[in-house]
Amino acid sequence: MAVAERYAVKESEAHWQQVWAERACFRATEDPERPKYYVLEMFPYPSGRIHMGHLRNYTMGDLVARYRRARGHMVLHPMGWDAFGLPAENAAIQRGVHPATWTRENIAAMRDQFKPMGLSIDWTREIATCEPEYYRHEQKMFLDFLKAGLAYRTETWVNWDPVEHTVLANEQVIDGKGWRSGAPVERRKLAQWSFRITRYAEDLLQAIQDLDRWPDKVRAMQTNWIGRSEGARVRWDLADRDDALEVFTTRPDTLYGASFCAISPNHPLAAELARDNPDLAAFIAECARLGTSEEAIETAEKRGFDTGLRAVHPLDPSWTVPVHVANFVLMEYGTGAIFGCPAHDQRDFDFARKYDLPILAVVAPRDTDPVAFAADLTAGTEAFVGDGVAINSRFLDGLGVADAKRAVIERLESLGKGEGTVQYRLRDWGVSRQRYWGCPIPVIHCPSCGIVPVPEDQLPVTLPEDVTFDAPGNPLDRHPTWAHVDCPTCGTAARRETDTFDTFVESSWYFARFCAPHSDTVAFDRAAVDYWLPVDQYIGGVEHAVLHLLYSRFFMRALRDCGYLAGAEPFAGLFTQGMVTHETYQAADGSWLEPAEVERTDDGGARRLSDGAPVTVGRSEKMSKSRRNTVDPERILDTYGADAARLFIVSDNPPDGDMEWSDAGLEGAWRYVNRIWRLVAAPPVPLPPAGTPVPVADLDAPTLGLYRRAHKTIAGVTEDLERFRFNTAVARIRELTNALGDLKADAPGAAAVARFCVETAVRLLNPMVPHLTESCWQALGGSTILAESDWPQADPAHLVDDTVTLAVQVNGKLRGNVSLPRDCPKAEAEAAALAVDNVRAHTEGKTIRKVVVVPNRIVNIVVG
RNA sequence: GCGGACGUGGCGGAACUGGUAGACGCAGCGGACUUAAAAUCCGCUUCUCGUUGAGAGUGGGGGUUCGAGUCCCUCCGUCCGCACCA
Repeated sequence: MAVAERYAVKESEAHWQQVWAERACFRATEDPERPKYYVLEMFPYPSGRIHMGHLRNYTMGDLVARYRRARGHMVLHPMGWDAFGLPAENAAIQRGVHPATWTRENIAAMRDQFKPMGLSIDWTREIATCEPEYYRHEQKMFLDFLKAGLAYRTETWVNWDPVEHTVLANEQVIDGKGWRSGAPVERRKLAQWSFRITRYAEDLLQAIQDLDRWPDKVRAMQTNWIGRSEGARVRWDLADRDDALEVFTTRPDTLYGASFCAISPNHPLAAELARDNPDLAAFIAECARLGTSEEAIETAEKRGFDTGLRAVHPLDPSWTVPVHVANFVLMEYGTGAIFGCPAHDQRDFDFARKYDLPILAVVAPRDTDPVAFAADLTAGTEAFVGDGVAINSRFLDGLGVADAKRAVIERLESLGKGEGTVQYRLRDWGVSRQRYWGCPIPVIHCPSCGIVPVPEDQLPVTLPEDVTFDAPGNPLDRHPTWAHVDCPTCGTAARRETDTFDTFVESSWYFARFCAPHSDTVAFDRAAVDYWLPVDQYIGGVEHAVLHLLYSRFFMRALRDCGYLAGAEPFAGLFTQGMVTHETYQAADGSWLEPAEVERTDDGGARRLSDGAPVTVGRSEKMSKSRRNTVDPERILDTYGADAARLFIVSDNPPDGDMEWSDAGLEGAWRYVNRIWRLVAAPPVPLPPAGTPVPVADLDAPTLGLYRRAHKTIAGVTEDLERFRFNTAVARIRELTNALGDLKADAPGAAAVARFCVETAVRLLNPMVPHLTESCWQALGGSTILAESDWPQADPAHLVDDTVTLAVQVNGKLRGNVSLPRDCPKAEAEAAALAVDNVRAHTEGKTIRKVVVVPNRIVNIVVG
């Protein structure tokens, strides 16, 4: 092969990356006259190594960014580092390296690994959340939240990891155990800083409806997480006591079916009663031991302890029910107390069976005999939770469930015994972490003034560098001087808050900071933020569907209400990409082998490269260190170059699904990269100079067909990219280049058409394989570079053909084809269809009952 | 249990609002080029029977329709999220 025909990947990719950098092609600038487009991938944690998930994530984002730039948008596509967090402290403990050093070195290493991908990122906007220039603004926000009542300190039950010596977020507790330590998590009551996310519960919920460019799946998950339920709070006076029990219910219509009340083992009343009742205290202790792991809940039976107290029915003072402490009542939801209506709630039913409590049906399905229904239900094992009409319910009898709810609430309100209310599952966000490597919470605890915010002119509160990790717990707590300060208000000796923020706080506003990352006086330059926000396309893993995305939505609202910015929704469009998976390999002794250690054999098996020992091929799973089925992106980029990797990533399967990484697939992409280059360097037809017009009128039918195919490809690819269908976009371009093989070189205008097709393919492929296509474009004699060029335009006149092929069916079965002028009259199509030989064979001797003609598509002849 | 997504060749996957199922790629088979190999190019590749052709076919069953992968009912199965949420 001639030298000119071989594509020099390394030289090409390095060259174009340098050209783009020199020309500052990807520097984001604001131009109010032009449409903007903000593309953002979820920023990475600087672990020090990029992985395949990064490669996939940033390839997709880059594709979108390059496409939008070509479409004439002012594009913002920045990169930063989610740089606080536990791994840095673990590295400090294990290897004695300071978290700051470890993090900064990792950032440098990962930046070096990202650069060869050829991403169209504005690197001048790079931020790292661990730097004081970044987190100082977060501290100011916190002070403003404090003033606005959006941040507060309270004693809450937390998940405490006894090994890590810190609080864990709910998502860090897996099956009741710490996600890193594996130690059973303890429930502890601690004074914690919390953000009042519940203030926006209704707004966060309602606004989900307008997030029409978010996946339905994520919208559903957020909706469920917020967990709105309408119902009533009902007060049950306690007999022989001065106080009352407040319960929450979604079924106030079943109040006349109540047979007990139950309170959580963590309910204050339970604690009070337990003081004089050792048996109850023992019961409560046992409930706590049972824990909250999934299988514990699954298998635990309903258990209760009768307190001996009686609660007075709110609608009938002569009616009392027993009050139990029950293991299935959660303190965290509602009021921590319920009334039990066994007939219409399965849990209450099970409980009533066990403790022999009455089961009285108060709702019956319409059109059933209430007496018989009630008898069946009482005798059976299942509660009735469906819709119906009230029975055995005095003034409610005959009302439907919805009407009965309204009527009861009205009665309760008039009696002062309760009121209609809305309950949310969502809880406030506890943000305190007993950790060093996080943003310091800027408050001071003063023995005489209490909690005193750090004055704004003293921000930022920076982390001390001289810390030790030789003992468990928070190094800030042990630091000899850092925490000891004078109270800003009264001047007496006081102590800094030593907790730091949950790292989800930094990621809740970084997207806004990217709009003007270097403004040091304010967190957000209003003009820049108003121009760029919201993010038009956010891309990341679905694992953040609830927490990060919900926290960010909360933060935008809180920042808006504190006067920082105007919008409420951070991400107008969201795309959740799937995981990267790979086959797993196990040696005979069960140990896992890396893909690089294994070779596939022709019979479909595999063997170890080192000694030829047989290897068991397991199913494809998410790449993980434990199964050793990871592939190192750095090596891929080094061997095949960025373009082949990028092409494989976007062409293999739909981007929202899991992608199976395979060497064969990558090599297929690599072959295509080289094929495209050959198309330019050694075209099937000598190409005329750039700008040679296509002599459309002179083209014969096949050549015109190819020319039109190129226009259709432009239209199709454009549509596919708009809809995130990268795989079909690539397939269309491959079809075009395949079709080029059928071009007759000596046909009139063939060379000009060939040039048009090659140019089109190159331009359409640019967002996927930017380096290769720049080289191609240059070789084709392009006067610009593609990174600064416009997206091709399809000519609508060439999107339709003059001649169309119609399928001909007889009784719905395909029997032939006919070629006809586009939009020809139905009668003509019918006649042509009936004339097809094979059609005649199937209609001969039969009566034609009906002929269906769908113009330009199909003719169906119905015979009988 | 609740909510969501989904089920198409050996594999990943195409198929616009019902209109020629299997685009494109991977793997496989055959051929060309080559002393040979690699690379490249061309052809075949859902299954069954076969010469043209025919029959079957989108998880199973049923329905609507001239026509169903697509719509409806029902059953089976897979994946994801939440879960004693009152």
